[in-house]
Amino acid sequence: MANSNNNSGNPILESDVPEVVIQRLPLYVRVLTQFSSAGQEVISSEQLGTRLQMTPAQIRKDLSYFGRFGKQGRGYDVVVLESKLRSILGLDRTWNAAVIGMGRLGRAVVSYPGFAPEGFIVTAAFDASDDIVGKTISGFEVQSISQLKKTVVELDIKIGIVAVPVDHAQEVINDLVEAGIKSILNYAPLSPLVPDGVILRGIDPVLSLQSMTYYIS
Amino acid sequence: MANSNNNSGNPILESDVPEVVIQRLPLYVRVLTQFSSAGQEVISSEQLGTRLQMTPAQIRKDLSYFGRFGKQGRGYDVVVLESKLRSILGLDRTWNAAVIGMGRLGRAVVSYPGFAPEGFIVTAAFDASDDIVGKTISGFEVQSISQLKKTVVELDIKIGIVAVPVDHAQEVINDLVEAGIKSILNYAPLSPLVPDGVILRGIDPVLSLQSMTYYIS
DNA sequence: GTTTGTGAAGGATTTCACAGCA
DNA sequence: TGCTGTGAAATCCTTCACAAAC
Repeated sequence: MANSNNNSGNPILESDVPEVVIQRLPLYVRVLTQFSSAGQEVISSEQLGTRLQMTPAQIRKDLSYFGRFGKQGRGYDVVVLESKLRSILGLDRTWNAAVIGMGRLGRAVVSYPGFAPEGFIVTAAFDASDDIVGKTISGFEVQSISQLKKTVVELDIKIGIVAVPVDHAQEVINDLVEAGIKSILNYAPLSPLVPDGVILRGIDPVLSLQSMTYYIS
Repeated sequence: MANSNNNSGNPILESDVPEVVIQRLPLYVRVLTQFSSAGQEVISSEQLGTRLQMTPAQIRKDLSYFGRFGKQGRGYDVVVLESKLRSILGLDRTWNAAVIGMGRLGRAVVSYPGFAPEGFIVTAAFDASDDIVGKTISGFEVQSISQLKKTVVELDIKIGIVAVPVDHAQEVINDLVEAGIKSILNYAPLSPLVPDGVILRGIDPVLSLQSMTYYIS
């Protein structure tokens, strides 16, 4: 079973494209954007490989799962390839997200300026505590978790971002699943159980550090 | 980026233990801690597998790279196994870390309460801006990046945490490498180039989201 | 009876190497 | 000539299945 860098094992879903390949696609998009804004029009798998410290063959093979985007003897058109990859990943539209947990971390997440430019729009904020529900934080009126299902439907929310303390995280994730959410980004330091068909990614700096120390001890 | 999370690709290092295995070890440590504080004394690979949604065989194989920690017919002693794994990972000591970049993100990182209990001690804070250097933030007197090498040696800093804007990140990472740092946790949204022998992990929630949307589009 | 540890088998992913095209 | 796209080979990782241990 697959495990992202950080953590978060997660279930196999549809399609015959390996999960690892899907996870590399956003990297390609990112460097293509860089090259594009540096004015470069064409790029080879060799150049991409150098930039990402991976083999050109792997890049070509990855891309070949989705089509034939290059021209022999020349390489890939930077703008075209970026646009194709964005479309494959579903990044040619915006996605609404709800943040659950309005403590220190949740506040940082709702005010993080990196999501919106990439098309991820935080649309609602939730918390369990009566002290916070109803207050306005970073422009969001904080809602009770009991409102989750209703709001998810009304605002067409597709992504749940979990920023609650670890001892409530599994419960909140259950609520998200119950509300019909299929994609969850989890900041709490645990490996939650999710049913098949729900995609879970974890953000856990401690886990990353804990595997690095193996190599330096 | 492999990560990590979602992400963070990174170079092959010493040892014959697969990198993926090393990355799972912290997960085992984490659930063992949970079971231990729930009072459970013995655990089977079956139970661990259920908890982490992976096969018992994989857990046994992973552990077998490092020794024979279980007892047939019984399972693993929770406390003993946790302690062995911590020792293997180098988690039976503390590690000093420097945070570079004292903007919004860097401030959140230095005041994040999740590092110290796991033995990761933020010991110094750096920034490039003259407006901030010399000021005290969260108890740290912010130092100039020109002080990096000196401070890394003086305070025995082994880990660099990069929280600078993306357009300075590669430069700062070069400085860290130059200062002798071998482990870098990168919060900036790019895939930096690092020489062999330097371990890099990336924390990038956007990258995680961008690979999730593939499955929901 | 239960569960580990592990060779061997099976599957998945990466790399090779080259035909084919611009 | 230069570089892609891709079967085939090589490598890496996971799962199987069972002997050994408790």
